[in-house]
Amino acid sequence: MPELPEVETIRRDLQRHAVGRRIEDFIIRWPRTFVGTAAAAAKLRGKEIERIDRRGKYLLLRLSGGTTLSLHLRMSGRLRAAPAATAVLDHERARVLLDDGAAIVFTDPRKFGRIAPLSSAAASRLDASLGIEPLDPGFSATALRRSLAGTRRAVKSVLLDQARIAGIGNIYADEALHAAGIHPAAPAGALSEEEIARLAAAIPTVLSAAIRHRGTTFQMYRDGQGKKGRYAYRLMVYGRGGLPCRRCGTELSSTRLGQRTTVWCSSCQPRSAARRSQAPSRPAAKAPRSRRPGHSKS
DNA sequence: CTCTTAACCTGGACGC
DNA sequence: TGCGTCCAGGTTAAGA
Repeated sequence: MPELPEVETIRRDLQRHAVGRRIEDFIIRWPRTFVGTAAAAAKLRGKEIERIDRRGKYLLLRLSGGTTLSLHLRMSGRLRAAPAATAVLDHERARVLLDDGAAIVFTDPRKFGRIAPLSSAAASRLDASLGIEPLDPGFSATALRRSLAGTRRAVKSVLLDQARIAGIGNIYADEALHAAGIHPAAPAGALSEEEIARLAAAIPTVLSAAIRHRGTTFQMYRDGQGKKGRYAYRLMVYGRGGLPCRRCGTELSSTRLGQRTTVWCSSCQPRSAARRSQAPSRPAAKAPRSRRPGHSKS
């Protein structure tokens, strides 16, 4: 459920409570949540949380001694700060006790979320497996073009591909494409320079606005304080299939694209109008599939 | 390479 | 109220 803006909101919330604190104990309530042995979990004790980073949808606790504790919330995970004495919460899967009497509690009804201790080498591999960060200074139309190049897959599916661009999920993929006026099924590698430029502008704009509103709460998501995000009120398309477009009034279309519900405005996001000027350039019988830099899988 | 399906899981919404 | 069905913000493995 949580995408980049939600994870970033949680990161900022936890940062205040946890950075500089030492881990007194790490309690696992649901074994599969923790990727590693009990001994590996025990080794977390005594380590200091030096920094909390985010990479895509991963939260990365940088611990003293070079270990990184990675947390991924998947669909229903929540992280929140609470007094260590707080009774076990519903669906609680893990809890980190800090040396100041506070705790970070991980709850996750669907049990998809994962917490894993990573060596610095493993952390590097994780980093390398993810695509560009849409809110980093290095993000640009040029960088986005590189990320979308070399594939005819639907642009929305490519936006969801964490190895190409990190942090975007189903909500913000639809929102960004609407903001950019691009049809979700448009082949990613065939977007015009103008479309790329619009998308490169729309993505950070949408994500930043969502962060300002502390994320989108549809059902499950809560921030690091246990509160709902307010961006749901500002969504233009996600969850609004059949309702009028907030920009032009046209009834929003909804379909399944790559197994994901996809909502768009047929008027603001025309299927092909914006691509007419591109040279037809037939599918190149056997174009050498040169791998784009930055997508290395490991 | 790309697409599809199934898994992993539970809870909420909705129809009857 | 209760039951069945479908859906969900994510990711990965396997098969066509």
